[in-house]
Amino acid sequence: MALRHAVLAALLDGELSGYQLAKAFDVGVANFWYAQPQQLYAELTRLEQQGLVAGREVVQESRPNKRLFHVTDAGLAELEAFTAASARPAFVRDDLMVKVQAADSVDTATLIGQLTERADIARARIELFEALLRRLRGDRGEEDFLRHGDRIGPYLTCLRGVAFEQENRDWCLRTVAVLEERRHTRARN
Amino acid sequence: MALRHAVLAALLDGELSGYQLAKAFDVGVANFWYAQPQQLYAELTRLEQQGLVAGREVVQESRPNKRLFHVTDAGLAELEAFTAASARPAFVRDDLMVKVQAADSVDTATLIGQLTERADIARARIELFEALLRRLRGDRGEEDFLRHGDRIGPYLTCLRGVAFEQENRDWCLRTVAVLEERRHTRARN
DNA sequence: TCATGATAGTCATTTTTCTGACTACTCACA
DNA sequence: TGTGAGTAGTCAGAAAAATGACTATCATGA
Repeated sequence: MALRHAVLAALLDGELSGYQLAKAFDVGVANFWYAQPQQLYAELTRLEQQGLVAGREVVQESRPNKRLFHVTDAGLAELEAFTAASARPAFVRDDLMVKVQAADSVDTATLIGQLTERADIARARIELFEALLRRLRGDRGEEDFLRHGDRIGPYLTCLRGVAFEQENRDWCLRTVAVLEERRHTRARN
Repeated sequence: MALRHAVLAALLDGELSGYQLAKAFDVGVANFWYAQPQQLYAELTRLEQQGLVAGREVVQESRPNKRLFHVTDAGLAELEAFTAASARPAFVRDDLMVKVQAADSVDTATLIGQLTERADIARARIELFEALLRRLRGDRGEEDFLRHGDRIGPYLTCLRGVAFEQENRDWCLRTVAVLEERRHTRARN
């Protein structure tokens, strides 16, 4: 049960509706989880039943009403317990990795296309995350913010998001370069 | 269906038994997938039924018999189709990220412990992967190997494994440093 | 006025992944 | 002589994640 805790952690930033939460998770909350809207609505329902989050109806004009959720004390306790428990190892699960593993037996042209596309996506996400970082730290410098800010959790995970995407981009480009060189070399023979 | 293709890609390296495959996946095949033995045996059975892999019984003395599997032509075609299809976005799914996201609301001592432990694991994995890289490229230099080697898929994914774990380790250490500094600062107030 | 897109959400089902509990044989070591 | 570790694999079932198909309302522009 992991999405569960990801939702709790995300809700620490303040009240969110299922829809807003879905937006955040769709981008991948600073790359730390990813989920479909339906999963989030379902999870929120479960969390509410168990008293780990509480929702309140907000009546809106000019758009559908919504329910804003916040983490309860029981929810905080749950997060605390989760943090104390041992974490399972991190892993990247990336279709592209599987494809590259098979690169020697498979058409490289499409692979190169996908790697290039992925590099572009990574670039876009880096910018997104960096904008988020700037917003989070406000007018303070990073060091100052990390020392004295009062909500650094999202900042730290976002830092990792940036690092991950940079690595992602660099690896894609490097791999493209290698595959391309080999294509030319083979074409000549 | 993703484990499926990860298994196919892993079997390209040569015939493997379910048990050997499990060994590889337990480490996380160069970090590109991770799975339990039972999952792999199940997946191999399915793949065999569908004719994507074929197994042959190897009678052994002094230890139980085993079945070695290899990818069939149909399996190669399947991998080809998979490569052509669009990949879903990569994501890191890491309990530790969730915990750090909640760092402001949660006991930091245990968190620091876990981050430190994770950094050690990352260090160990880096060494493992680097040894694997050396083994794969033999006595050639990296550039030379990537240009002219005939099985570079695993090498490329392994490169990513190293980069990922380095980033992992650095982020853990950085986060520990930040959290520790804040503990001291707060203790003084 | 009609279509599109954003907001806000639900229901049901399938697919995929993970876990626990087993069987069996051999070797080495105490 | 039996206990643990390594090799090799199976079965059943639970938990988690993903998908497809829906319902509404409002605003905006063509």
